[in-house]
Amino acid sequence: MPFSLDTLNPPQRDAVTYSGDAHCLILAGAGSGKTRVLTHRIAWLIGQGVEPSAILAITFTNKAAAEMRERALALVQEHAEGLKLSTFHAFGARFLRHFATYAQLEPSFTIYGESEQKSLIKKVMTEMGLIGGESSELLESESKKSSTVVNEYMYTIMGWKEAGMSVETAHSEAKSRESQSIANVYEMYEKQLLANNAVDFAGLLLWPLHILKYYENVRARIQAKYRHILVDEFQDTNSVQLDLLGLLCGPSTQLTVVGDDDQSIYTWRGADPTAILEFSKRFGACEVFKLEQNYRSTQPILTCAGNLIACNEKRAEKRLWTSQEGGEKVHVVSYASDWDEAADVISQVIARHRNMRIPWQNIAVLYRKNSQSVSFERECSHNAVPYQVLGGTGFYEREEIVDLMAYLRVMVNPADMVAFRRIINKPARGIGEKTCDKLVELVRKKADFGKNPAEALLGLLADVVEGRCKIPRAGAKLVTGCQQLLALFERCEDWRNRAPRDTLLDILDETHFYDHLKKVTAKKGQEYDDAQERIQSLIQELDAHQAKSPNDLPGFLEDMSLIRPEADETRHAVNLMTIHSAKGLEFDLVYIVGAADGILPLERGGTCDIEEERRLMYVAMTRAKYVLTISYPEMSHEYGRQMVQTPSRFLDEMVRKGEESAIDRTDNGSAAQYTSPVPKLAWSRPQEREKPKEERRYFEDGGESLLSRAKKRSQAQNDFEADPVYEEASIDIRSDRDEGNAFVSPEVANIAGESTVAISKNGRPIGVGTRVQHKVHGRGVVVQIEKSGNDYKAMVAFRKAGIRTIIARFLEVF
DNA sequence: AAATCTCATTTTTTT
DNA sequence: AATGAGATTT
Repeated sequence: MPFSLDTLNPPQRDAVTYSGDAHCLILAGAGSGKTRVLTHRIAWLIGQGVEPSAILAITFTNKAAAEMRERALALVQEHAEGLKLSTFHAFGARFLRHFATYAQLEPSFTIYGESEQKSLIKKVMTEMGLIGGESSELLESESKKSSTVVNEYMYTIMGWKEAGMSVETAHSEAKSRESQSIANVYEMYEKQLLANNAVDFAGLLLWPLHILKYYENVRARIQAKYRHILVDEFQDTNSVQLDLLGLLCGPSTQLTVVGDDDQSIYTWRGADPTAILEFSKRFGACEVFKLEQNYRSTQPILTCAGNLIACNEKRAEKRLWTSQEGGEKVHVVSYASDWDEAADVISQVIARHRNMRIPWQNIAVLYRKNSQSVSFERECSHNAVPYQVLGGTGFYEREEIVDLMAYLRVMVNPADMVAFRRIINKPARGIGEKTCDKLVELVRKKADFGKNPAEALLGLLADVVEGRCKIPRAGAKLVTGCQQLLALFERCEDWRNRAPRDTLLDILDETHFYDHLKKVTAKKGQEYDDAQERIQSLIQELDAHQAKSPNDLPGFLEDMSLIRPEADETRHAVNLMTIHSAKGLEFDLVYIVGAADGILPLERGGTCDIEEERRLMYVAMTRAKYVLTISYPEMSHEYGRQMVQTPSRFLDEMVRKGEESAIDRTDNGSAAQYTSPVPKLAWSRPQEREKPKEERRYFEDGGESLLSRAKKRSQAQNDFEADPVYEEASIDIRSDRDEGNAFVSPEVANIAGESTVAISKNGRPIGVGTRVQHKVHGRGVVVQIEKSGNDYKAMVAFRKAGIRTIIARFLEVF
């Protein structure tokens, strides 16, 4: 056996080596080593002679899949050929590419995300006369905005699909006039999806389910293929996924599922926290293994988290324990406002990073909703703290990126009229809504006539160019526009055999995209350079994919729709994310912010699933290894309005009555006198860090202290193993400690407070530690700033060019 | 069809 | 506060 079972505790070992005929159900508390158990079980199975290709492991996120692959690979070395590891959705996509014809799809189908779904549903509703026209009863009677109605319809339909409801069932169960109308839209929407050769997220699960259900040959093949299916985060599997799992399992397939009902945070997506407890009802006999020893968090953190989750009624009773003793108390801090909260949390982050040498990437700020991130982002950038925001609206929702992706999608899937509508008039080709409808209608006609989608599209464009079709008010502009598109498609015809980046470059060139971009950004008052840079990043993404899988544009598009940018722990940056996206991760330091009633637990429209919110809080708390800080503002800004907040009820629940020993409260609220920006911490001052006793007590971590690990890490950084930019930044920040100041260097403090600020080319403040970009020298970090006449001179350490002095307004902040 | 202006809304969480 | 959809004008 190439790996050892000695590193496992007895229950873990039992679960890993279970060899009976029943299924294997592992109830694994937070931090109890479930990933370790899963990877070891995979390795163990392979060691027992199971073919890797007969193993399918399903995780909740792509990142978890990647991590699992890496760790399993380390255990089994080269014996992993053919091992399948993916999310439900990625599995569905791959399955569907393979069996596309069973769903009347081409293997080149497009995956629609939320925005594409929305525009398709909107289109359908317009065509059905539900919105847009004068006779739209919906709007008249209810006096609603059409966008609101579209949203309502969309969310209902998605909800139905997520619950596995077919069009037929939707029709038969529709009672009210409205749900009948929605069912009609649902039916049309499904037809349109097929016509576009597209599948939405729900479809990635529903189609495979359908195929497995009705085609026995496929089912037999698949069931024979997978002898072992392992499912991670089982508590978050929804009913469609359970059905799918049921069909993937043949009579001789063994299931291994791992989960924790206390960490179920996706009931809003159809998951049922009790499903894991009723596993055997559905899948038959199972052997149950319980992992209750926590290896992650200190005692106070576990105590508080345990007290909190014990308030839930619907749960299997269990208690996590740890052999670790001691540990810093859980901090509970109040602030006068959310802005104060952000400022102080970030200054604490800086202090901890400096004094405890905690690497940035081991620190996380967790919040309930994405909109809470802004104040923390601002504080980070003002204080030169490297950070990354996970989730939220990001890169792939930027207009120019979506547009370019739409071009690529039309190449791959010419039937995708949602993408076609997006690109047809970008850049402006004199084609408006009406003309566009007409064009799409004509393409469809050709397609119905038996032409393949590519022929239909190109044929139509040719018809327009040669005046062979009648389009009302067709002007010369339209003809030139279609000519241009035609030329582009011909030029890119060979996309299958080329690097996707070259296809993209052709698109950029042929459409004069940068000219268009210049106009658009100028109109909207956005930075043209930023947009340009984002396109460069897209090209980099294409190159990265090319290295993994050459000339695979469809694969790239699939990855882009399925994979969200996830936490990159190799980046030396503080992590800002929602609690949901923190699932499965761990950090040395965790700050849970905005712990006010109404935000966490979140309440909307007077409703609130308190047990789910409590589980969410539990998940957040158990992410922390060493220090957990929970804070709330007494007032917060929402939609520009100020809202008075009250502390979260969870703060009381996590402390047993008469027992306050696990927490440490600090009041920085409006009533409190402002004393010190940082609550008294044992090691907040450098001198005090010299007490070895205290240090050891808090840093003990399986023989290797956090401190020594941190030292090693910063050693590694000095060797330029990682991004040198961050390294330079942190060296610099450390150096100003000698100036006797607490946490913020004078220059940076100046930026935060005063109006005399060095301003970059893109209008952002520059301080010591700011990461900047220069046209000639590339990226670097500001190490010093001084005034020179009306300008500021910045000394910048560039990655390649070394230290140079540059006038601040020629630098860009990135 | 394109440009400009006004006003209303906003997601809670993710594949 | 910021963004986007609708109405209005050119």
